[in-house]
Amino acid sequence: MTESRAVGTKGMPREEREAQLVVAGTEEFGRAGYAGASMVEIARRVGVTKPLLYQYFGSKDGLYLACLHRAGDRLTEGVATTMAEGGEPERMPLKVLSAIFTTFDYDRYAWRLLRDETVPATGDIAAAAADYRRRLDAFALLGATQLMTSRGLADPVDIEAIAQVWTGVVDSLISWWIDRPDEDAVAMTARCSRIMEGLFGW
Amino acid sequence: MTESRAVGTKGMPREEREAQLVVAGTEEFGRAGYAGASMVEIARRVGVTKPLLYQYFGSKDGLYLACLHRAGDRLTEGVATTMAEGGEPERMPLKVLSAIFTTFDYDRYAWRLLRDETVPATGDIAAAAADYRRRLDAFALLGATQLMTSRGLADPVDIEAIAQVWTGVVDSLISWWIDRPDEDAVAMTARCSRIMEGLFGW
DNA sequence: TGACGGTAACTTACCCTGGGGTCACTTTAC
DNA sequence: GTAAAGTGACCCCAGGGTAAGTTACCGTCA
Repeated sequence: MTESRAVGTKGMPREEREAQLVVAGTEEFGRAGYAGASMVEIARRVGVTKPLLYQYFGSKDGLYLACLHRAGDRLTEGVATTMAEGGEPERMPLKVLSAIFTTFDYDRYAWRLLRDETVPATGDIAAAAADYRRRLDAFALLGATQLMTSRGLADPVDIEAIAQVWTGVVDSLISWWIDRPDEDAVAMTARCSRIMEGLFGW
Repeated sequence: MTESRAVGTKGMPREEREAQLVVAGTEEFGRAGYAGASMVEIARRVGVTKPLLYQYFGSKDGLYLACLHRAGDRLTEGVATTMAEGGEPERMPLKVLSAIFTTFDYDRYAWRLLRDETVPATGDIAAAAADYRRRLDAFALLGATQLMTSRGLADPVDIEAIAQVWTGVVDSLISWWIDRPDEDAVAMTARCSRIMEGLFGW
């Protein structure tokens, strides 16, 4: 009989349930930060209880790491591909933005996991997040260097600052985007293109 | 006698101690976020214990509000003054940055309190922070409107996006600055000026 | 000027809730 | 019948918050 009993299996394979939990975890961690997110809330979103979450991911850190790796791998991969294509320095920012928007159109909170400052300062999470950030910063640094060099500027500290500001720009664009679910990746890219053209002539 | 006993008054007037605690609180809240910050740690920084903190500020929210108001009032005041002076749209960003850097040269974490996403979603803190953000956003919106208008662009949604990106830029500049305590407000302003000139010709 | 009382500045030791984490158990699919 | 999917009920501790007590400063009065 299919009476809705609370206890017992619901017939969903582990792999699928895990994917659901990673999606829910990404949203919750992205929204509230590692410190502010609650495991029971993440389980509740999926219609499941905490022990199952722990059975599958071991710990809060385990779940966070799963979310982080999914987001980080997709992101670094997308950016690496775009950067490898090359092009004029002034066109790279828009191309990278387009790649990010496309990659995370249905997963907008993912970006925030890499930049969450509420994770414990030491441990696996901090190390993994720092590693992803390091890789992305390297791309940002490369892009900033190409851009500055093309204008005859070369102060390395300025370039560092620009690279960091760039990640902040991506950050705020994504925050803005999160609040406007109707705007898809294509529209978002077009908007950025229009703005860069208008403000900088890029 | 002045033997160092643990218990009993240390002779510091309430006003002075409160100021110390607000400074320590601002740093700790700014660093770890509302959710991640610990009251006992804030008290410990000042060489005092938790109950005193509670006697003076009532609750974690009370302390946070005190820190937030100090930061928010100084910030909105400084920006309002700068914006009131007026000038070419392209020069305003640098002028505002200069005001912010000068105001917070010895208090670099303060800015983050206004943008902390780990505060409870409802209640006094959320309301106060939202109010400060609203006021700052209004200035950003005004500046963005002037800038876009001077270039013949007027899409209001684009302008909103630019305003939000602007706050993100300030955010990341301050984060970068926090990691470089040797760079003072003047040097920071000069750096931003150089970069804007180089990248955008502003 | 010294004793003294009142109050402000502090602490120790405690309570209590929320949330991470676990154990033993139940049910359904195959 | 067995293994996988899933739960209720529990432990434990960090951290917010409090009660009650201790000490030093300071004004006042003889």
